[in-house]
Amino acid sequence: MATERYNAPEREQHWQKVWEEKETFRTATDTSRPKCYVLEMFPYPSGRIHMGHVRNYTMGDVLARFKRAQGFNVLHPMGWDAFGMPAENAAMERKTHPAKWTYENIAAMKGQLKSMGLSLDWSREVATCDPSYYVHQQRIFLDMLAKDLAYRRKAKVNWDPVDQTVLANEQVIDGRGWRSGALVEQRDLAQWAFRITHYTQDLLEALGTLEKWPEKVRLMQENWIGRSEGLMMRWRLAAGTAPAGHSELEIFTTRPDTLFGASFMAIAPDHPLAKAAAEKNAKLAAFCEECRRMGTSVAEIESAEKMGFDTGIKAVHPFDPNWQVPVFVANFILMDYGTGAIFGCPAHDQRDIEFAKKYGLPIIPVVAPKAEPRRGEAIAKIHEGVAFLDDGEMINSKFLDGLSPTAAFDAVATRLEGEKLGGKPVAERKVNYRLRDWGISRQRYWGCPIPVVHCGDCGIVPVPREQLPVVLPDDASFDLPGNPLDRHPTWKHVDCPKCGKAATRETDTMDTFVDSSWYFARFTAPDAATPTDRAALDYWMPVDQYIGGIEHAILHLLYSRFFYRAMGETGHGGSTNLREPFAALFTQGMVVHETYRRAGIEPPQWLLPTEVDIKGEGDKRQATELATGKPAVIGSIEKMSKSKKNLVDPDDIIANFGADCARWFMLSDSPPERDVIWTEAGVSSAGRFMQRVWRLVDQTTEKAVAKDAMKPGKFGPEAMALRRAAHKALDQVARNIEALRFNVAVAQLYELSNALSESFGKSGDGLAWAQREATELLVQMLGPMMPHLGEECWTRLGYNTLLAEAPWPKLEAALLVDDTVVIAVQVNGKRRDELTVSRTAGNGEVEAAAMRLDSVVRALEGRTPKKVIVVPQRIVNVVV
RNA sequence: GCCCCAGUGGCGGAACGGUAGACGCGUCAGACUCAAAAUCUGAUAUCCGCAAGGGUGUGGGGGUUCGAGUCCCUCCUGGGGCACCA
Repeated sequence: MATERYNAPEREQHWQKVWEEKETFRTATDTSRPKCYVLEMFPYPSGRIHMGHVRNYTMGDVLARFKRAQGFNVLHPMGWDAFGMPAENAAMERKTHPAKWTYENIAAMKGQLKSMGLSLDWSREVATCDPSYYVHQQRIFLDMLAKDLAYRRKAKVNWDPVDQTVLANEQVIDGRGWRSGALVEQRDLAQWAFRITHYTQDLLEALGTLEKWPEKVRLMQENWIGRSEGLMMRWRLAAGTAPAGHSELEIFTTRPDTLFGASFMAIAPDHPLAKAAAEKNAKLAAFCEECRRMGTSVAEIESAEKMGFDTGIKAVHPFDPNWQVPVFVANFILMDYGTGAIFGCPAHDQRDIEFAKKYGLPIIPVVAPKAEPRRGEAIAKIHEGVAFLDDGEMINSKFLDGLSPTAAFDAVATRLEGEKLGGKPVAERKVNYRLRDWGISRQRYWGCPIPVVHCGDCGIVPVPREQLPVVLPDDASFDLPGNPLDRHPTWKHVDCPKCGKAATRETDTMDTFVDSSWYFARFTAPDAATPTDRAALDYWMPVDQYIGGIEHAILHLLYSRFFYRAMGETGHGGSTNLREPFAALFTQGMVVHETYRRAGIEPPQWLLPTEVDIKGEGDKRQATELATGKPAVIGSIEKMSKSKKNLVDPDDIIANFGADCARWFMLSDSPPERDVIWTEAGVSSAGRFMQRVWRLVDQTTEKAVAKDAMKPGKFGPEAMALRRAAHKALDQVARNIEALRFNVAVAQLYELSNALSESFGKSGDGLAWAQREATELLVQMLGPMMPHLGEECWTRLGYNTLLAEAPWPKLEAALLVDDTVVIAVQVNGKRRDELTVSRTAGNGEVEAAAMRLDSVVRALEGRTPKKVIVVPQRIVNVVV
């Protein structure tokens, strides 16, 4: 019988319809069964899915289908992270309403996701921009406000003075607004924040319990929280040098041991002392103003050239009243960290040493290695401008000399704790954290409204619960920059819920990270009248496997960890004291692709891969913009992103090769945690494999035994070899799916396919039965990865059930053990030969056999072995 | 600038501290074909050699070990994050 080619696009639609009609993937809360909650980070509805989504959702789907086959009640939901800037930008650019744009995008992307054949329970779909979702977020917000977990404070924003609007960091390019080109300023604005610092210590300590999180993510979060032990220390300001009302300067330091190496003080440009000094010093004021133009991002501030301005103020050294150090305003000191002021010890801090060199400040080594010549070398290096950061012994430090830095730290702390300045101790020990509270105010339209009212008499008044949700007005205008809510003619004008007088609504909306900080909890009971349903949380939480991009390693994941704690504290958690929402985390690598842009235009105008034509190979590749025929620039390979437009539309592949093909390619080559470069070759290889499986199934129906044939009593060597290969694959595939090592699982399936192909050219006792067994196992193992092909093969193999509902096959563990093993034979660690021995052979027996080998005798060159190391079933190493 | 990660054939990558290069791609040779596609078979790290065999090899340098791609130190290169992109 000649096989027709498997028509993937056509059959995939068929099977998707079958799953939908039978509601195969609908999940109910069923406490009688073990649960498994598999979640992938939900997408931003940009309009089209890209290969990154395909990769992410395929991984989750494989796991969901595998766990379902293993008997778990699997929750695998999907939704939309639907608020955010792009919708508002689209509104400005294309005169379409953000809601319309977003919902159209959702419809389009939902269609695309459905065409991927994901085993999702679509009945649980949520969109964060839907009032039915954000009403609950507003409820949680009010509960957090009542518990003082939400509060208002001043915080800095990027201010575009021309457009009169707040800019996101990504909208600031080289210090200028992306539309207006105006120099951006820092501005202080009253803004809402969540008190994430309330949980600092807990968020830090609980990282230790997250055993199924990647070590690197835990490390990144640990560093982000940034616990440091140090000294809060007050320095007296020399009389007559400081502005009126400023008699001391409070600093935080982690290196009080280096106090005798202090050569300057540095304060942030917006430190109160700097502001006071700037009032009477125009040049200083100008310098501070310049610093404010650096934008608000730490990356910009810290990578800018180190600059300072001597205020003329002097600080008095706590151990020597005659020793005064100058106070500088410096552009690299952040007001948000510690007290916004430091003392600089150039010899033992690289940043300080560069600063000192630039401004001709003294550099005094106070820590050095104990012994020469290393001590001399270290001191010489310091004078060359390389700070000494290692441990050692105190020098040039009076009563600290000879102590270790740790002991010196204690000595300084103890002494200064006992001394007084203005009636209070000069210093106290303090644990400081880098983590700051989470500013959630956004001066934008397309976000969840913050449900409070500002009343002239009553102050901040929460919107009464029965009036929720506070809904975004439909008739906002997007033709101008700035916040459409703020300039809306009527929306913000309301009566105070408390006193009834005219008042105004809060026009800030919430950071979209808030939306994504609890959607996983909402999925467990998406129709509940309250934000969460306790019983559903108790059963489903925590998420058993969370999968998403490494770019979310810090913010989204930390915010979610915080939010789940806050939900517990405000009565929206489960009945257990579960604080961590994600039991296991997997961070997939990104899908990367080249970037293309128009030649000779700044700022860059990016082009989609489909907008360019590429000719040539290797170094001679050249791109042309299709629409204009002009040459385009081929840029670096970067993560696929909307902003760089280096996206590939998976629709083409799904339409031409099938979703299974795209899925298989995404799983095959690259390890899932590593970046994968999208290529066409990989796709065609996957397509070939699909056809190959199809032919193997066909051969099985022709040559192997029929379904449910009696198992033979005797298997010849050919049949045994195939059975071994099949069960070894079954063992390995299960292990590797469980560990999310899909590329290795895929390789096992290739190997099994090779073994099966070869077997069709052979004959032997029981082989026809083994072939059927191997084919069925192959199809069942493929099922989670290529589900449509799996169903089609399953039917062809004679089953009238759904593979998606079939249990995972049982392993015959006895088939995993071979009678003989091949072990390597080394002489002095160098492989010389190999040896096939019985699996149960004793060490002495193996050693003797190894010594008899020609290759070993030759390599020994007559020398007598000193020692022979035998690792059973592994290796023999002869040492001479 | 700070924090984190990665580096293995022509390419993507395998490899409990124990035979480096599984598996896939590509390439070459062959079979089938009027021809092509598809499919099948074989070869394929590199250097010396007709071969047998041997040397060298996991970004560079050093170390621990009987044995290092794997552990330690150090350097180089590439990537991610840095609090208003999501």
